[in-house]
Amino acid sequence: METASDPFGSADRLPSFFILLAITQIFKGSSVDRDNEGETDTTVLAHAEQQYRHLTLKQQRERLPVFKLRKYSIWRRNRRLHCGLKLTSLTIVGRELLYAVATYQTTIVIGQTGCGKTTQIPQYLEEAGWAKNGKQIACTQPRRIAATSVAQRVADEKNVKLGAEVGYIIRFDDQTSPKTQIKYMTDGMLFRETMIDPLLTNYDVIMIDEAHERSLYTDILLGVLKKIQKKRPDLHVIISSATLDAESFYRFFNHNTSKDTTKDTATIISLEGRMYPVDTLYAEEPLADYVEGAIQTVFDIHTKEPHGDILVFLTGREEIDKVVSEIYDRAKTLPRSSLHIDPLPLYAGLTQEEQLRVFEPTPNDTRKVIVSTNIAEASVTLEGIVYVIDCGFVKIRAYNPKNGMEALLVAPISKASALQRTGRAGRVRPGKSFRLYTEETYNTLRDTTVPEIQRTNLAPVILQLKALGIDNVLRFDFLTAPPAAFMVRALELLYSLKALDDVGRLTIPLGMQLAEFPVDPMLGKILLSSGDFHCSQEMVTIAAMVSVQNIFIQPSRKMDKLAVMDIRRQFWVEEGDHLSLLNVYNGFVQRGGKSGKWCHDRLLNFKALSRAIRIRQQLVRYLKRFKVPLVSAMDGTSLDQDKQRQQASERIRKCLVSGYFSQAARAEPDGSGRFRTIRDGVLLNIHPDSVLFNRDPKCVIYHEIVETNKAYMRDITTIDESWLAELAPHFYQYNNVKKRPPTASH
DNA sequence: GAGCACTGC
Repeated sequence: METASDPFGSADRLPSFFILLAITQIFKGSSVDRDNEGETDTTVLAHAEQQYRHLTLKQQRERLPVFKLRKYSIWRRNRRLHCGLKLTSLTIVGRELLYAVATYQTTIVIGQTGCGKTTQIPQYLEEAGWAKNGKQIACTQPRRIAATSVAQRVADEKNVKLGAEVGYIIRFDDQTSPKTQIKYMTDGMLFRETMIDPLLTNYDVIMIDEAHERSLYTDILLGVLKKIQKKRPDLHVIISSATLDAESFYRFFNHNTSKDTTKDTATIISLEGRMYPVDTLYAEEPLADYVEGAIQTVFDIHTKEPHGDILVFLTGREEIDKVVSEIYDRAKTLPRSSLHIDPLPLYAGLTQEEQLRVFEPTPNDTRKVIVSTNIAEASVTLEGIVYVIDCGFVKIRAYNPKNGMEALLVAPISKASALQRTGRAGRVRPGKSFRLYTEETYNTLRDTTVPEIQRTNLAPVILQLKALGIDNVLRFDFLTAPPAAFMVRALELLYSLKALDDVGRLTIPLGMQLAEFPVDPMLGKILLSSGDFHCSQEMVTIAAMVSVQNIFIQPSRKMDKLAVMDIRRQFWVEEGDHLSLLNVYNGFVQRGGKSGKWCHDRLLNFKALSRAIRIRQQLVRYLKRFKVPLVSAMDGTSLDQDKQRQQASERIRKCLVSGYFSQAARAEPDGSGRFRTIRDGVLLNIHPDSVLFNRDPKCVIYHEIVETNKAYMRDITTIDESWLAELAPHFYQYNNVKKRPPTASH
């Protein structure tokens, strides 16, 4: 709890986040702490909120907690932070942000969502004289939407045109110019820049925002930046983080090994968050069924609590659809006089129109209930939420290096996640958070979520690090190193793709080209050999299509299943999903005229297909640069139509085998419809969404695995098993003899 | 007879 007085305390500073246990029907608790009872008067608060909205941008800016930091040169902190981590020894005394950035190579800024660090810190730096003489201030974000929207906001605040002094750059959208001083960008984009300019000489300050999320590219950038700092003492790094992770960032970036803290190269600064208090309530006993628990809690709140929208966190589409329709049905039994209830689903697989519904204002007599996946935890910010219901679970990707499979598993959330979810109730006024698990269970949760780098296929990362000249990836300075087994598996795969040589060095040009290519190495390999297979036009389309998610729209429950199948079937090809995707794309571009209506009628996602077009264009540019001839499998033969199609199909499928050879599976002889991977003998099933579901192919290659109840192959194509020996003899024929992975270093 | 959380180049 925050108890220390600070020099910035003022009337508009809101009480910090605190936890209250209270009693309701299924929830137990005891009141532990509460400052500021009067704040709960909702009418007063609504009024205050109204006033805040009418402030000018400048006034709003000056009210942000981070602004006050600027006016005081002395800032002393020596207290427990609200998450219980004691930072006394690390807390700097008497330094302000600008001084810290100028003095230390790395400054770690702790600040809650809404404290203004993302929008304000780059502006202060620029105003203080950074980003002069053609240098820039970079600020990275894990998501594109954040990079673009924050840049727009800052341009507005500075009253400049977006793309002039303030800009952003994300894939396919560069809004910067030679004038740009403050540049917001995705973390992946900055990492890409290190391949062109390894010392990132364009920048004098780099701020890694939302570092606590530990996205894959944020983690890699941290290691790379630490390396760059050794060669560029003039480069200043700011890491913005939540409280829990601050100490690990500090240890990572502080190169001072002596006890003399004046020699520290890193420091921590913490900022106040602008957050209303949220009462947290736990389930009294473990729930047998959190889906049912969520529904009941929604109606408990609806009948007993004052007005305010509800946000429910569940793990996936199936649960969400169920809860939404149950709420809808049961709402009919509410008395006529009561508040209406409007349940809305929210997950990434929805079309944009469906997603936008959650932002529509509700009438005064209606309570909105948004039932969401984790997308609402950090990616989407919802206004007006007063109640949060948290099931305590999340679907998370896990990588199994034994068989190279990425699985999607339902796992308990971390304490940091629980806090973040709870915080979603305190953005507009004091709220309540209902945790559908006991306090004892909460205490067993891990502090933070496992970083992405420790649960992902590392092949692309290793390739890119090697392209940066970091040959010895096993000894790369990771903030948290991925397990060695993940590294070994990735090195093995890269070796089999011939991206690495016998001693683990990047091959030229193949390995280097694969590192540059913005696709998975296996797919990159396919594209680079597609000229030889005489099908590069088709393959670049297929690559673009498998790179885009949610091409197919899930029909609503009301739609007739047979009708859905009829719509889907018009694109189907018996050879499998890759060729079917090619059909969808060609249909969209040629017959569909790239229109939204055409997509809608065929249950296709217009936005996804439009993105596929852009990705295809980008991949074509790479192929031209790599001197891969752009040819169509249908070109230049005088065969009749049928034979020509047959030949094209074979060319494309063989080309797929040239990269996906390690992901081949053979049908079990028992007629069960199950498969075993040829290399590891892992049992697999055909995904029900696949064209090949119930078609009994003998041998297939697949793009990826999703493991839910069973392990399913997705994006599957039939092949002739003899092609494996023909196209990947090094992997299959000699596999048992020559099974050594390359050494990691030279 | 059964189903993908989220994000990035």
